[in-house]
Parts: sequence; structure tokens; C-alpha cells
Amino acid sequence: MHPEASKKLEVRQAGEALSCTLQVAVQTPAHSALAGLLSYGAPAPLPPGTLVRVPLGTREVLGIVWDTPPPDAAAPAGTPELRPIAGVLADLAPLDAHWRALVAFAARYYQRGLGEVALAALPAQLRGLGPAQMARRLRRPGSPAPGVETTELIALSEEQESARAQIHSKTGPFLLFGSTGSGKTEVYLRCVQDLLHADPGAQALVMVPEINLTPQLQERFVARFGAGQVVALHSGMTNPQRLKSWLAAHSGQARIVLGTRMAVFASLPALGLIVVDEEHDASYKQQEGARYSARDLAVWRAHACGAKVVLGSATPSLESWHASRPPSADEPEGGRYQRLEMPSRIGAAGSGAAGSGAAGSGAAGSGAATLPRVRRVDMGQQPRRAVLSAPLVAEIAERVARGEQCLLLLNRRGYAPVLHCQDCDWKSDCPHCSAHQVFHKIDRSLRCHHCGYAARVPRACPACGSPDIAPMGRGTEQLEELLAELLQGTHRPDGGPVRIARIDADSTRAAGALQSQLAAVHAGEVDVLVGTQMIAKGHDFRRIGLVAAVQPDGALFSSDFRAPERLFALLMQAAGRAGRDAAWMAAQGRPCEMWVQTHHPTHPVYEALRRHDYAAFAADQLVERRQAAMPPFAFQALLRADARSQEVAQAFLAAAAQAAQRAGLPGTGHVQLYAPVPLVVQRVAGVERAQMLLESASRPALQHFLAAWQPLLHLLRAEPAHKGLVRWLVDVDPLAI
DNA sequence: AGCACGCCGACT
DNA sequence: GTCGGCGTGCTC
Repeated sequence: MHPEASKKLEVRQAGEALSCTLQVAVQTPAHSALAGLLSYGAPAPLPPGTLVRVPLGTREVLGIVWDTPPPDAAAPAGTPELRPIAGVLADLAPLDAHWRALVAFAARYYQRGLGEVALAALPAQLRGLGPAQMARRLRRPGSPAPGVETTELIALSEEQESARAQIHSKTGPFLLFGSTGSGKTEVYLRCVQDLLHADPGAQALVMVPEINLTPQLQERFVARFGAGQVVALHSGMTNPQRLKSWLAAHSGQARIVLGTRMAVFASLPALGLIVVDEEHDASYKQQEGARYSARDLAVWRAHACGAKVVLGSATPSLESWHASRPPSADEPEGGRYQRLEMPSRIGAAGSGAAGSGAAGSGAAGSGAATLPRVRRVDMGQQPRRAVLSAPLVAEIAERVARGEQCLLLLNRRGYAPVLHCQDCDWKSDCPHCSAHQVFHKIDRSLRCHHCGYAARVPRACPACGSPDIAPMGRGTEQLEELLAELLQGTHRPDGGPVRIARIDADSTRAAGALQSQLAAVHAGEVDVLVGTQMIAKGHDFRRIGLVAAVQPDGALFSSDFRAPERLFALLMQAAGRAGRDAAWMAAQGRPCEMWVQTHHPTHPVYEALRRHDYAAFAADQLVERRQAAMPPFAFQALLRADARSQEVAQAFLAAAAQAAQRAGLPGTGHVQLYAPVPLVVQRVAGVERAQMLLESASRPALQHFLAAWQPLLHLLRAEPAHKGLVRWLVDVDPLAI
């Protein structure tokens, strides 16, 4: 057809039959003034939640019909002619009111556009599909999924059974405080089972912090409930896979959705239970776009739709710990959450009998007996520049010689964090960032871990020509090399040489690399495993007798007030990798151990770690937080500005503060604004970054303030004074400041 | 954010 | 003479 003719036809149809107006959410630009819903014409009304294709400028985009506002509030002035919608994805059930409420809340709370959040919550492929393609997609549904319940039921320990029973009989939210190896996953499985037993049509959402952890979890759920019932939803999947899972959840066909933080936005029309495993993990906080906390949204979502929510952790966030405080004399109500404790470690996972909790519950001491003994090595007593202390090396050698595996934790990738010239003090600074380029010996490269800039390692100092350039500090690559040297004389029980492996972001870049490396560890093909925090998380290693933190002190004196909390969680989690198989450990005739090399052996973090006493650690931290009026006793937000120069970035923040003051925003009296400061890494990829902290004792006050501030910030950005500004953003409940 | 329109330099 | 640089402005 001739293009002119088709255009006329469209206009004529529009003029004739657009009897009703639809409010549609579309993916409007994050920081344009066009943040609200857009109005379109349609020949007939469509229910809210319906997916439609609509014209936007010159292109056609996916939109969601939103609830029509009351007629008086509608009718944007000066738009007499509405453009008609281009199509309806009629074969897809509308997104339900619960889902829309969740999206609307998230957009409001995290200060982003409704359409932006709504469309980002849908699988990307849905955006490209027209009505016809959609229909084709739906015509071939996934496998019919018979509910094969492979019910080989394991006996629960007393503690597990008690947790299960409470989750069953109370409303929650629940904080399942269970030490590593206490069998939290089995409790999740039973809770899902209980839910499906009570209502075969119900759905459950189970979240984990990292993609790496989904395969093993999926395996256990599939084994219990059958493949057709379980789908995964995470960013490691291809677009078609994600669409398939999403549709299965949306249609109600999938009973159980396993996923990472993005899964909190899955369409689950029959949602009855949400599990957030390792709820303290920072990965639940999205760090771009709408900076939501999937854990916090999970709690909100569960409450809004009448589902139960279980947050699980051995080292809960102080927020959740505080929210689950038991009733006291001062506070007969206690916190909003119900705390469930599982202090005892179960012997071999998969045979729940071993730890059947004869010991009195609540007596943490008896449970801790099977957790690794913690030993601190005072590095002040060791030779000046020792990386590995002599006693630790001896211990590793001895354990390897007896056929045990050891795990060494060092939170630094590469060979050395910086290359240094001994003559002129030159350092391998990244030309685009205020950070060092890291020395990677393997491929003789200097790489910036912030912007990715890579260069060849120079033979001589680029500044003065001196050949005396040397790596400074240590990373995992160097530790691997050093261990190979130190363990040269050591042999395995079969007489073979010691096998050392390294797992970090560099060694696992290739697809499937992590899985195959982990498989090698499980198969016993590795004696000493070196890695970053990547290896501390959730992997069910069976034959680890020793875990060592090589250089954990850095986090002790960090300016970040959450650093001790994170360090404690990491070390507890790492300790939990040791001695997971009680029977095997017993056969070794030697207790498993966690070693910490430190210059501050008496630091409270390590003291608490030694006693495996999260509760005492948390109590200490909470006293400090309360005195300093910090979260969870205060609520925070950040306004961040990125600009060509630090001055422009800070000037924008200062102007924003001033504009707020002048306008007398609601909540002003209850919100404190701090001075703009550069970020710790001030410049990344040539962009200068600054931020301003906002704090309030009242969450609603902070919310009102931010909501009223938003339009002022848009206006401000347009002013010529802030020309060099690249972007600005608001981070509500930031994890790091 | 896309994607237009718009107004000035080096090529077939 | 055109192709294309990215500055500015709009999208119901």
C-alpha cells in the first residue's frame, strides 16, 4: 500500500471511533518531565493491566493500560486530539491489581517514573512482540507439567520442624535466623510444600542473591516438586528463556519461581509465599535505574497481597534483626517481624537425622560445637611483609597431606593492586579514573576494575625510564603463585603434587567456567582453593577442613558504617564452608577450623566471630547505630550528581539543597541535608561524581520531601549554570555512603 | 532515552 | 553538489 494512503486511513479511523480515553504506562525517559501516564484513544475501553502497543513520537512501543484516574483529574490541558493505540495484546491476561500496586509503590518509593519501572519489570522480549507474534508465542505453551511430587520426605530436626510449624500457623513476616548448615533450604522446601498442599493452585517465589546459586537450588526444588512446576528467572538467562518463564508464572502454570532480585517483579497471580534467602546480601539492592531493594519490596508485596514472607540468614541485616526483636519490658509488642531461630548445624545435608537437636534449643553453645573453631593469627608477631604466616602454611600443608581441602579467601583480584616505580614513585594510575590499574600477571596487563581500561605492562617506568618497577600489595593471582612455591615439598596422600585452583571474576569470565571449576572442587580434583568472596557464598563443599581469611583487616576501619556488618557476614559465611559433612569431618579425627590473619586480633568483630555469636555482634552494632542515629534508627537517601568536573557536580547538589530550602518542601524540618562530597572513587571513566546525604528519623517525612523535590531537580538541571552535568539520581535506602 | 530536524565541513 | 558531524527539542 502507498504510505500516504495508509496514513490517511489511520487518521480517519481515529477521528471516527475513539470513544474512550486510556491511561497508558510507557517506558518514558527516566529524567524527562514526561514521567506520568500518557493518554491514548481507543474504540472501546480495556481493563487495567492490558498490554497494548502505542505510538510514541515516531516509534511504536509497548504500554500497559493503567487504572483510569477520576475524571476531574484527567484531561491534560491543550491536547484536543489523542493518538489512537496501535494494537492490543489480547491473548495475554491483564496484569493484576496486586502487580500494578507493587510497581506503583516501587516507582513512588524509589523516585522513578511509573512507566519506567513497569516496563523494566516485564521481560525484554515482550517489548518487541506485536499482537500477532504474541498470539503465536502463546499458542505453543510449555510442557503441560504434571505435578510429580517426588515425596521422599526427610525427617526434620526439632528446630526445623518448629520453624516450619510457626510459619504455617502465624502470619509473619518471618526472619529465619539459622546458622550455616542448619538446613534453612529444607525449611523453605517444606513451607512451599505446605502452601501447595493447602492450595494446589498457589504460587511461591523463592529468591537468592546471585545467579550462581540458582542451579543448585533449582535442582532441589525440581527433585521435590517436578520440573514442570518450577521456573527460574534471572539475568543470566536468554531473552526467550526469560519470556517463557515469565509467561509460565503469569499464566499461573508455574507453581514455583526461583530467581534473583529481578524476580520480585514477576507476575504471580496466585502468590502465597515469598522466600528471601541470604536476606542480608547486598545483591538484593539494584544499583542502577530504579535502585530498589528486592528484599524490602518482597516484604511490601507479601503484605499487600496477603502472602507470607520468610527472610532467611545466618547473619541477618541489622535492619531485619532489629525489626524482629522479641517483646521486652519496654516494648511488649516487639518488632514487626517474627524471629525464628535454628542455631544447630545439621550433619550431612540430605540426611537430616544427624543433628536431630537433642540439645536444648536456644543454647547456642551446643550448636556451635560443630561449627569450625576460629583461630586468629596476630600478624604483628609475623615477619614484616609476610602474606601467609608460617603457622597457616604449616597447617595447610598438614591438612593437604592428609587429603583435606583448604579454602583461602582474599578479596583482591589480579596479581597486585598497583604497579610502582621505586625510583620516582610512579604508580599505575588509570588515566580515566581516580583509581589504580591492577596488575594482572597472567596476560601481562594493567587493568582498571572501574572502567575496564586495559594496557600492556611497561618494561620500564613510563615516567622516569627506570627498570625498577614492581608490583605492590597482593591479589589472588599472586597468592596462587606463592602457595605453589610454599607447598612444593608437600604431597597428597597418594603421593601426587598439591593441586591449587583459583576462582574469581577473572577465572570465571567464560560461560560455564564457574560451574566446571566448582565441579572440579567437588570431585576432589583440587586441594587448595584460592578466591575472592565469590567462593564464600552458599556452595556446598563437602571436604573442606580449613578456611582462611588472608587479609580481612581492610574492612575494619572503613569509612562505611556498614563495613563491619559486611565483614562479619562474609567471614561467618566463609567459616560455614568448612566441615559441612559431619561424618567425614569426624573420620578425619581433627576439627575443622577458620583462620583469620589480622593485625587486630582482639577486635570485637573477630571476638564475635570466634564465638560464632551473631546476636552479641548485632547487639553491639545496634547500640552504636542508635547512638549515632543511623539506620535502622534513621532513614537515608542520596542525591548523586555526575558531571564533567567535580565543581559542577557539587554545585548542582548545593543548588538542589538551596532550592529545597527556598521552596520550603514538606518534611524540611525533619530532613537533614549534609554537605556535598565527592564519592570515594571520585572519577570513573572520565566522569566526576559527587553526592549529598539526606537523613531523617521519619520515613514518611523523607518520602514527602523527595517527592516534592523531584520536579525542582528537573527544572534545575535545565538551567545553564549546570550545563556540564551528565546525570543526577536519587538512591533511597542506599547501602553504601 | 530514541529519534527527528537542522545547519556547517570533506568526499564521490 | 551530497554524506554526516552532533546540538537542540519533542514524544499523549
